[in-house]
Amino acid sequence: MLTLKQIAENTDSIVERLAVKRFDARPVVDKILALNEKRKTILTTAEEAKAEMNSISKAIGQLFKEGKAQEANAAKAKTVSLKESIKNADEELALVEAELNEQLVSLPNVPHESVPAGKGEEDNVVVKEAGEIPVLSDAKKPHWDLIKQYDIIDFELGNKITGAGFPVYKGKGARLQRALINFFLDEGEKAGFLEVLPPVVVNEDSGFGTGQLPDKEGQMYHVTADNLYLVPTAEVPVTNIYRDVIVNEEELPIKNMAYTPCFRREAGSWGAHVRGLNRLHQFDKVEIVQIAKPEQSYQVLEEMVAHVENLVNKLGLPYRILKLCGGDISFTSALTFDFEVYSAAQERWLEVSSVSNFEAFQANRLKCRYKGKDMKRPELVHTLNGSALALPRILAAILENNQTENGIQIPEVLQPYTGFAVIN
RNA sequence: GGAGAGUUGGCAGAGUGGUCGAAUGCGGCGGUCUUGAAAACCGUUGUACCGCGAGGUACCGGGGGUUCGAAUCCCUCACUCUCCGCCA
Repeated sequence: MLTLKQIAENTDSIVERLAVKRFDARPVVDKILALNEKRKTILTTAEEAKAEMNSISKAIGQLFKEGKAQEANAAKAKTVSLKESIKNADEELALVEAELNEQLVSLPNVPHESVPAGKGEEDNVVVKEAGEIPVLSDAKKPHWDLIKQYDIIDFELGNKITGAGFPVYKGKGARLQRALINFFLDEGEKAGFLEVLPPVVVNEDSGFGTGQLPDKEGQMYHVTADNLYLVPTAEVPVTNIYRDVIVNEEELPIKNMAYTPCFRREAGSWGAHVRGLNRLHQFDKVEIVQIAKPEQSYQVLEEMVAHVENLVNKLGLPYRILKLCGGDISFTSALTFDFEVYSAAQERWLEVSSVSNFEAFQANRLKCRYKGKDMKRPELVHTLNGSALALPRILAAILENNQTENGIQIPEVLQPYTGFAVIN
C-alpha cells in the first residue's frame, strides 16, 4: 500500500509509472486525494467538538469538587448537542476512511524506474543466461516418466491420500528433498541469513500485512473454522515477524530465511505445462527475507540475486535471469528478477525463484519502521524476499538434465546430503 | 474440554470514575564529575493523525456500551498464565 504522502507528493509520476504495470491510476489517485481532503475537513470538525467536550467535562469535574452541583448540572445540558455532532462526525469519518482505505489498498506498488513496459511474460527481459544446456539422447524422458521408472515420487498415492497436486516422495526421492532443503539452508547460513522455522498457518492480519489479503484469498487454503490460512510462501510468516515493529537502524539489514512447505490452490490451469512437478498444491521452499533501509534496498536486492545465482550454479543447472516487465511483475513488487532453469527433456525454462524488492509497499501495511539516532521520527523500512529455492522444478531439472542410461546422477554438492551419487 | 486469574509505555510494575499519556524502578539518550571508564548525581525519554504555528485529537489487548467525564464500571471477542482433564 502506498502512503498518502507518496501519493500527494508524486501524483503525476505515480500515475505515469503505474501505466507501465498497465494500471490506469489516475481515477483512483484523484479519488484518494479528494477523499483525503474530505477526511481532513470532517476530522477537524470532529476534533474541535471533542476539544470543547473535553474542556466542558473538565470544568464540570471542577465544579463538583467545589460543591457547585447546580452549575455543574447546567453545564451538562450544553453537552447534549455537542455529543450528537461528535457522533455524526465520527460516523461520517469512519465511512470516508473506509472508502479511502479501499482505494489505497486497490493501488498496486509503483514499479522501479528500470522496469520495462510489456504485456506479459513474453516481454520480460533476459538479463543473463549461463550454464550449459545438456544434450540428451533421443531416449530422454521427462521427469514424470523418470519418477515412475525409479519409483521416487508417487502422484497416485497423493491423489488417494489428499488429491491432485500433493505428491508422495519415496525412498531416494524423499531423501533428495531433504538434501536440497538442507543444502539451501546451509548455503543461506553461509550468506548470513538467520534461520527461522515459522508456523505454516497464519491469521488474517498476517495475510494482509504481506498483501495476500484482501484480494488474493483464492490462492490460499482457508481454515474457516479458525479463520486461518495455510501459507502460500514463508514470506508471509517471516515478514510478519516485523509487523508493528520499530527496529533500530543498526540492526538493518535484517536477514532471515525459512524452510516451509507452501500451499497454493492455484485453481484453473491444466495441461502439459502443469504436469508432474511443474505445478503443485503443496511444495517445499526455502525463502530468504530481508528488511532494509530504503537507501540500501537495491544493493540488498542484488546481493539476494547473487545468492540465488550461486545456488543454481552449484547445482550445475543452466539458468537465466529475467527482469520482469510491467505486465508480469506482481501487484506488490517494485522490481523483480525471476530465475529459470532449463529442463532438458521438457525442453523449456522453468521458473524456480522470484526475487523482489517491495520497497515500502509491504512495510506500510505491516507498519514496520526503523529509527536511527539522528532521526526525529521512524520511517518505513523496505522489505525484500526471494526463493532460495523452490524445490519441485529444481528437482524436475536435476532429474531430466542428469539422466543417463545408468540412472540419474546427483550433483556433487548434494551428495554429502543424500549419501548416494546416483538414482537407479 | 472444565475452573480460576490476568492483558498498562522498550522491560518490570503502580494506578478501581475527573487535575492520568499515565507514579516508581530498570533500560536508552544527553550532561556533571573522571586521564578514560564505572559509580554517583542532574536532565531527558512512546506512536499516529490534524494544524504554517500556538496548539489540538486519539491510543492503557481488539470491538461495543454506560457517563458531562472511563486505564478504572458493563458487554463481547482475542490472547496469556495457573490448576484439572486429554494428549505427541
